[in-house]
Amino acid sequence: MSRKQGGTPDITDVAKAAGVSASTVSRAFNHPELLKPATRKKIDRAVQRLGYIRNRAAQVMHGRRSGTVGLVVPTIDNAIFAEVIQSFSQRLDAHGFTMLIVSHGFDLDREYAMTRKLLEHRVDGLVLIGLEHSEATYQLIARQGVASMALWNYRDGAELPCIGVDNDEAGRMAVGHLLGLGHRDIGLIFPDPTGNDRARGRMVGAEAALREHGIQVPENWRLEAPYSISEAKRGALRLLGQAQRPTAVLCGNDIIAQGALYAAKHLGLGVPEDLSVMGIGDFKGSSEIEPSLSTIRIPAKRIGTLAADHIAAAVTGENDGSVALKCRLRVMARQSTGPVGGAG
Amino acid sequence: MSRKQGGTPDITDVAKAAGVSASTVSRAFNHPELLKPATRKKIDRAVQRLGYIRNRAAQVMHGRRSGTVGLVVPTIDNAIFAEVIQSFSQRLDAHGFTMLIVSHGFDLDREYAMTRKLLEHRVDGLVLIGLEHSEATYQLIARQGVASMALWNYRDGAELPCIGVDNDEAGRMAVGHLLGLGHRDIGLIFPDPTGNDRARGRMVGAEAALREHGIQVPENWRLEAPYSISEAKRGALRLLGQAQRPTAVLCGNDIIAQGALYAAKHLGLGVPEDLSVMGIGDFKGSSEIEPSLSTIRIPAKRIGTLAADHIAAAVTGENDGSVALKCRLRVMARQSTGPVGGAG
DNA sequence: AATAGTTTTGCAAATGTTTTCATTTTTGCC
DNA sequence: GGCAAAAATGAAAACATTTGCAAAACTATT
Repeated sequence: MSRKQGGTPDITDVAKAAGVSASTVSRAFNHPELLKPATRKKIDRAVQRLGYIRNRAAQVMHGRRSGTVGLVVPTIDNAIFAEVIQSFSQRLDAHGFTMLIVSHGFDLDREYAMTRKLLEHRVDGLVLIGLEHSEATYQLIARQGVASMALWNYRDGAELPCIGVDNDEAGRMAVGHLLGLGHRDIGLIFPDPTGNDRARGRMVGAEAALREHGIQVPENWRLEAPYSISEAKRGALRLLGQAQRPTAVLCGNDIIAQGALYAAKHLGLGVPEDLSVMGIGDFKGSSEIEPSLSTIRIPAKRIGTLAADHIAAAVTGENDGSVALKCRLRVMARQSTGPVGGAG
Repeated sequence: MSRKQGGTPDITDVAKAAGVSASTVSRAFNHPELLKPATRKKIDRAVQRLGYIRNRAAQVMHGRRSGTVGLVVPTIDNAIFAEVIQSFSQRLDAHGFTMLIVSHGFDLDREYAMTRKLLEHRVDGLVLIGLEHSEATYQLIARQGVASMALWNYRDGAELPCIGVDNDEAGRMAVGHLLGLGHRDIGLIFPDPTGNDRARGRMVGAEAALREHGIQVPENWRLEAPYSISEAKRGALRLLGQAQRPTAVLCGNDIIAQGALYAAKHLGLGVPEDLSVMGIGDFKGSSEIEPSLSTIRIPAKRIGTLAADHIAAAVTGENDGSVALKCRLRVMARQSTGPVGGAG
């Protein structure tokens, strides 16, 4: 009760209570094997009695790690990143780190601000979604010298270590699946690609594949829709409500595809007889929805787990921080796509 | 280049570069109005040139706030908390705080460990989901004296300040809706209530309402399913596949209801003619799904926003930290429920 | 029982920032 | 141009912890 009364007890309070010095208490936490068992027990009891909780901030000041890894995502709001965030966080925790998460709503300037904020907190590692970031963000990371990496995207010669998939390939695979079923009249529903290299990559890949097969997508079969079931549904209702409609729609991700599926249902269109719907991502629930959604599987859980392993190792110096891992994509042919012209 | 070479520049490096003292640099950040404009500019330039980023840890050591608020959730994995997390985080950010998030997978012991971890990081505020926590967790919070609150649940005389809904009432309202449509044969699909007072409250409320109307739910119309579309669907397939099946099922939340909806579809049951499906929560997408899901609306966005406002004010001392706000629930009667015996 | 070696503990410095108080510089006014 | 008042800046202490080094307390050996 010397200087401190109400405040949280600190290490010297514990020391006093245990009748030892602060150094010894510190050692009890960091190098318990150096202490006499009796002393350790005394300290343990004092810690218990006072409800002492170590102060990470003070540890950080001594060049210790903060034990946090920052994750910068566009949004937490929907299924897109839920799985990867969860698996990343869980595995990170197993490595003894805590996740600091910030979202920027697909705005690269806000992303920069958020990243700065994380650095103020002296995160030990920094993980971003995708490889498209502002020049300022890239400089910030490089300069600060913090262990960092990109998630979700893979690209040859990427500016950051990355673990993810090739979105161009995803777009191509999706188109390939539809072409294989005989579709030639294909609609495209994608989000605004600004600041979203995942979406852009998929769209570029899809368009390239279509072009290579001599397929033109008329302007009124193209739709821009955000990653929102309701808005995608609304847009798809318009697209599919036209006199001339495609036999298949390819969607930027499964959220949009879900909206398209609902729109088709709402219009009384049979899926896949009257319309095939193709997603990209294979989010939670995509295999359970009726009809189950054909899509390109992105192994979110695996990506999250691998990324956590990698960044943890990079922080602790167990690896040099470089990585470029391309996860395999898979066509998940389910019920929402079928041969053109229906089953017959 | 004096002592530091590679490392991140600190405030004295900036001071040296700008030809002023460290105190002045500190003031440039915290009380810029005290500085001569010329000095401020010199410092700004030095900061820019060196890429200096303030060290929160050092500020925390000075009794400053950490600028972080910890959020402890059961899971980030699915739609349940996605909306509340996002709105909370966003509003928190507007107040200048960063969210530290941890998940525990509905395990109250892990919740304790996670909470401790957050306290080591000296979060300024602590927000938990629900009001059921281990004794140890409650003691920890009380003892540490950190601003804290519960989200999602409201209860009279709760142990923590809370902003949320009355789950008992939600269960009652859901039953009321089904009863109002003439249903008497009602199935129940709820998750394991252990460590999950949201689910328990809803179930208790629902059962009470049923009992009050003299309705018995046979054992084979009760099902326990986790918050997972796939598992709920699988379970519902069994429940609805029985020779004798209910005319309506009430689900613990919209995720489960979504699974039930898919199961009905899969079995060729018309919704709502052959079966009414009722959810609780009104998650994203519930109004777009076909048929759109009847449910009890929990205003997730509002709860998240209000909670962020409250905890920010509690931290900054603008309020005394106490609050007990019960958000209104609303029956969202949509297409998945209809009068018993179909439209006729 | 003394000594050499080993184990255990304490002291003090260092970490990066903020803030109080003191000092220096500037400004306004005669 | 000198003086008082005001404005701007600097020096030093404080925050909670860790760690290298030194001192103290044991152990084992003679």
